[in-house]
Amino acid sequence: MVDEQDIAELLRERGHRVTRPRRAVWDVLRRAGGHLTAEEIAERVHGDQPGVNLASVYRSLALFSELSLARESRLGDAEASRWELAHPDEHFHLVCQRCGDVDHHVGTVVAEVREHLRRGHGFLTDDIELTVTGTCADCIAATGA
Amino acid sequence: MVDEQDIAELLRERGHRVTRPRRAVWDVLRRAGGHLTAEEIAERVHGDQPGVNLASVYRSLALFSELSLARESRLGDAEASRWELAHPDEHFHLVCQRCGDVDHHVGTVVAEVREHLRRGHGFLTDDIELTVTGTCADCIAATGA
DNA sequence: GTGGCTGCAAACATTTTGCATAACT
DNA sequence: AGTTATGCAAAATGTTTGCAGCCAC
Repeated sequence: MVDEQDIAELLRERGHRVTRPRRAVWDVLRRAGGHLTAEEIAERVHGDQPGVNLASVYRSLALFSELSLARESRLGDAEASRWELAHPDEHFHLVCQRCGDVDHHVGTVVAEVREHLRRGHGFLTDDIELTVTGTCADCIAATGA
Repeated sequence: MVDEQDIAELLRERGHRVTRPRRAVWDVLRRAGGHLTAEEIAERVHGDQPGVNLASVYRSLALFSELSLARESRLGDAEASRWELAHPDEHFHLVCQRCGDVDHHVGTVVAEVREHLRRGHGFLTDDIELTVTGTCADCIAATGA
């Protein structure tokens, strides 16, 4: 994970300005650890910085995404996109339909798919989006089945 | 794949009426083999049935989805959802960024993930959405890299 | 000082909904 | 005949954009 104070540097390095909205959005993403909609991010940003507009949140997220600092995903049947900081290791999302919990699952699966496609099919993978919907162990235990 | 004349039966069996929009949407999905947006479906439906409204296309798709006859997916970065008939075997989508082609990849990967999650984590998978973006073999050959 | 970035409001694209009418069963 | 589904138009939702002014450099 990219460290806190790096954001200013990361932006400047690539010729982008370090602004209030960008810093605030970055902060929220770091604190939350992921899976927020743009609207949720805006809400939290407003705790510190009430003046920041939703459009700027979207623009910050788009920039972070372009710089590979954040990642957008469409979890399950959800209406809005959700955002998280770019994770160095490949992972996928486990969405529990019962409790709504979204888990990060880190493992070899994603890497295996990538390898399989390259070797077996000559397909050069750029990005893998894997979202699994179902019922988590806790909820199965709770409802007894 | 579900057979053509079945749609009337499938609907009636479950207490739904067999209507012009539903038949037309079903027909388009069958003929296309998948990956159409609601708008594209509406366009093609209009070839045969100009009177069918876009809202009815959406309502038909929602019904088919509920009956597990069709599946919605958000491919890659795309704006609109795309639809295809429910496929009996588990597959995932390979989207080429270069030529835009969307390939169905049938294999054991999806089943393996399901098994892995059940055994290793007690997670009962309901649905797996796997979308891989990258460059296909043809495009690599064409551009020489 | 200058150009990139912001806030605001308005536009956009996709999908959903209320309601009177049409049409399946 | 009864009631489900439709067409139409309008609303809702999520996201993007044009533009005048502001602020990081």
